[in-house]
This record gives sequence, C-alpha cells and structure tokens, in this order.
Amino acid sequence: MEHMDHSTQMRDLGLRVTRGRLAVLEVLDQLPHSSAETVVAKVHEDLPDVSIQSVYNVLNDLTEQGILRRFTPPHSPALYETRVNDNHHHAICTSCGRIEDVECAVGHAPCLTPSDDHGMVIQIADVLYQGICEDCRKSGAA
Amino acid sequence: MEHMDHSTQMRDLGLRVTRGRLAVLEVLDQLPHSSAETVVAKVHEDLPDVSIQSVYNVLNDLTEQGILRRFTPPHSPALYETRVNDNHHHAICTSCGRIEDVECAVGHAPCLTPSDDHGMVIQIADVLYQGICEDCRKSGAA
DNA sequence: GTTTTTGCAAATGATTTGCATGGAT
DNA sequence: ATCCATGCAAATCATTTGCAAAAAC
Repeated sequence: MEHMDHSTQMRDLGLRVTRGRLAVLEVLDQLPHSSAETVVAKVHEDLPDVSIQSVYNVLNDLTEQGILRRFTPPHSPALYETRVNDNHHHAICTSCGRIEDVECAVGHAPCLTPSDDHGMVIQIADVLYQGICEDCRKSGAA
Repeated sequence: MEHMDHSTQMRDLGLRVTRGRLAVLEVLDQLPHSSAETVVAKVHEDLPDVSIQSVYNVLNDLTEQGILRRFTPPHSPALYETRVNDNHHHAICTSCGRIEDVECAVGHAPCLTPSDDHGMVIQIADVLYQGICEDCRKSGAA
C-alpha cells in the first residue's frame, strides 16, 4: 500500500491518520511543488467535502513536523512537496514560473561555518536559484 | 552625498529619480530586511504623502532592475534590502523570526553544474537557512 | 512637451482565526 | 470516552490593478 509510509510516518509522530491528511500527501507525492490551492483542487476530485481550511491546517502541521517541505518563491504562494531525505533544491524560471529540482552543487546541504553561525542551530537550508529557462530564452519571452 | 550612488544608479538604468524612490532606498540602507509595510511606515515619518501603492511600485521596479534584492521567508511578507555586490545570504530563526546576514559557506555564490542546470541560465541564487537562534534556544521558546 | 511615476480607490489573492461538530485512537 | 482534527464562516494580511493627475526628463 502506498499510504503505509505516510501513515506510519504520522503515527510515529503522534499525529492521527485522517483521510484528509492522506489525501494531501498523495497529491503532493504526485504533484510536487504544488500550492495550497492546487492541493485543494486535486483533493476535491476525490474528496469534495474536505475543506480549504483543513488543507491549510494539514499543510502547516505536516510541514512543522518535517513530513512536508515548504518553500516560497517571490510572487508565489507557498509551495509544498513531500519531504525526501536528500538535499535537492529548486530552480525557478522568473519568466514562466516553471520549477525544476536540482541537486546541490556542493554535494551536501549548505551549512554555516561555526564562526559565522550567529549562535544559530540550522535545521534547514533552502536554495532557490532564479533564472531563465531554455524555452523562455528561445521564445524570447524574457 | 549619500544619495548620489542611488541617483546615478537609477539614472544609469534610465529610471527617473523621484523623492519616493530615494526615500525607499534610504530606508532600506538603514533597515535591511524590511517588509513593504515597514518601508511605508519609515518613509511616512518624513514624507507622509507617499502612497502605499507607490512604495510597492518602487519595490517591484527597483527589484526588477537589480537595485534591490527581495527574498520571501515562509510565513513572512516579502523582505527587501539594497543589493550589495557580495554573495551574502540569510539565516532566519523559525521561532522569533530574527534574520541575520551570513556569508556563503562555500566562498562563492552557489551555482549549478552544467549537467544539472536543466537548460536554465541562473541569475540569482538565494540561500535561506532556517533554524533556532541562540536567544530562543536559551529561553526555551522553541 | 512627452513619458514616466504617482496617488487614489477598489479588488483580488493567500492565509489565518474561533468555535462547535465529527472522527481517530 | 477522550482528545485531536475538521468544517464552516468570517476576518485579516499582503499585494495588485486601472485610471486620471503630477512630476521628471
């Protein structure tokens, strides 16, 4: 069962396994980089009675628990993906908005040198590359 | 004159030098990482007749021209700073929201390996570190 | 004088809040 | 049976849009 991982993931964290939560996670497995609005639309295809606010709850709660990953490009609503245990990051085309997963160029998650960490314990490092994608360059859209 | 740089900066780009634009730039020189709302409040201390919408225009236009830099932490409105020609990045405390400038750990701006650039030409790489700052750790706020 | 930028008003978009009901354990 | 999560409604926050008037070149 594909849900198994997510169910145990939540149970292990003391979260209750609900249809809404599973539905949100399935959508994000299929469509990473989705906005809350997109998730709601997709969830409603199968479960029309899941409320918008509940989806927001789920997105917030699961992000806080580390099951989801959230990032917020400029001029965009927050985007979500099911958190995977690599250190991939994102490249966004500032012209058409398309987003690609990219591997971290340095081979490991960026980190701070102790001399420059300002006393902070870093938990997440998100890299957002912004540029122009091949299609936009060719079509002169930029 | 401290404004000189900004004025010539704008003139060189064919942008008109207005009091509103200069005021926004001065605020961001003093208070980097400010939100639009903060900028409006600060600008209004001296120039109460500058409209909110105009500040948004300025922030958008100057960011587009590369004079300002915008980044958008989760759960935060967009933040702005006058763009400086280094590759510093940002560390945000997920508990109290404080933001520190940090130097890029690898010594240069992150870049993509050609084999992994998806055909995109990268113009900006923003790194956002998220963690818990020393104060929050000590006070147990997290 | 011409074009860009501003100011005003209104609308839209994204997200959060509070409280009673329903559902998972 | 208990407590967590949901649904509903309303509110709030951030930002954009359109057009006439003012300002910079």
